[in-house]
Amino acid sequence: MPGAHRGPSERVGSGKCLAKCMPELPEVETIREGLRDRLVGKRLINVENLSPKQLIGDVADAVGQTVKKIERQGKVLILNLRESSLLFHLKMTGQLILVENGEPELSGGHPVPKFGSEVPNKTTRIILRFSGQETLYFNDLRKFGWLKVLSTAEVKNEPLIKSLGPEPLSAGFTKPYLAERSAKKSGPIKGFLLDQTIIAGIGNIYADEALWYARIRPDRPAGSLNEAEVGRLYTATNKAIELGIKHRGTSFDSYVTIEGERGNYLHHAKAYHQTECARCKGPIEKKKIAGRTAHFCPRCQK
DNA sequence: CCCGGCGCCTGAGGGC
DNA sequence: TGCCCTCAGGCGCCGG
Repeated sequence: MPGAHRGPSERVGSGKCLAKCMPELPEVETIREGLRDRLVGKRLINVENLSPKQLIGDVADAVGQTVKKIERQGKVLILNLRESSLLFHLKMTGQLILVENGEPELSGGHPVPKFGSEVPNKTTRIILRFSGQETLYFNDLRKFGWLKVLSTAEVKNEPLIKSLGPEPLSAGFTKPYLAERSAKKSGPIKGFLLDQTIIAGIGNIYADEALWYARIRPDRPAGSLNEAEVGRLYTATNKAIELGIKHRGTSFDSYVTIEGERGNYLHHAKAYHQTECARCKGPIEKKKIAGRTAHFCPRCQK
């Protein structure tokens, strides 16, 4: 990526807005890899907070410490500093943009650029400056996301982290596990896939994709799946997440890599925000399930 | 315990 | 032109 990270994210927001999307496991993993290559070994110099409700804990504790490791638990990104940890949840519209030689100060009263043009912009909520002239901008239009500062020893007891189930592609995620957890559940299988305490890291996009690959209707009660269907869902879930990581996340509205580039997974999406089924060419149906819009093929998915 | 529904938050887009 | 309504959805919380 030589040179690619030099400028601000002029590519952000350049496309037509199709819909809102959320960073899920593949998107956060892509961000993790990008940050790891440039922030490990750098020291946190200062933090400028423009959105008090989104910063939880005392960030002053972490200032001065060096970045040791960058991890991910489900959709949560964790910067392990020497003693403290910074936990980021991007929720719906969060972005992390890393810029070399970013704006030195925002609080000087200079006008904040419009959304989407460059960083910082009017969605910039928290600015973290590191040694080596690296500046990390936490943008979040809807302010659902957060940055939580904990001592590293406390991370494993953080309620959300503690409650996470196994991730797709991990050793704990197996067919028997899926079968056991889904049995006796009366709620829709779509909601089951979105439950972070059952499987960590799946959001609306990859849930629709996994169910399309598995040829299972999203409104089927989770407990109604037979053994063959559970087996297909297991394989399909891993496949959807694996493809998402391979394509560096979803090309969609607010999600961008740390260089401000869009991922390209959506070019490969089979159900999510599609109009035609890639398998049978029939129309993709939209339906509200478990409080979210599900996209599926009523002909292929039973 | 389990499930559904709401609030948080902002901007885009449609109807009139 | 401009106002009002709906929609987008991860997660915490509340109620049945």
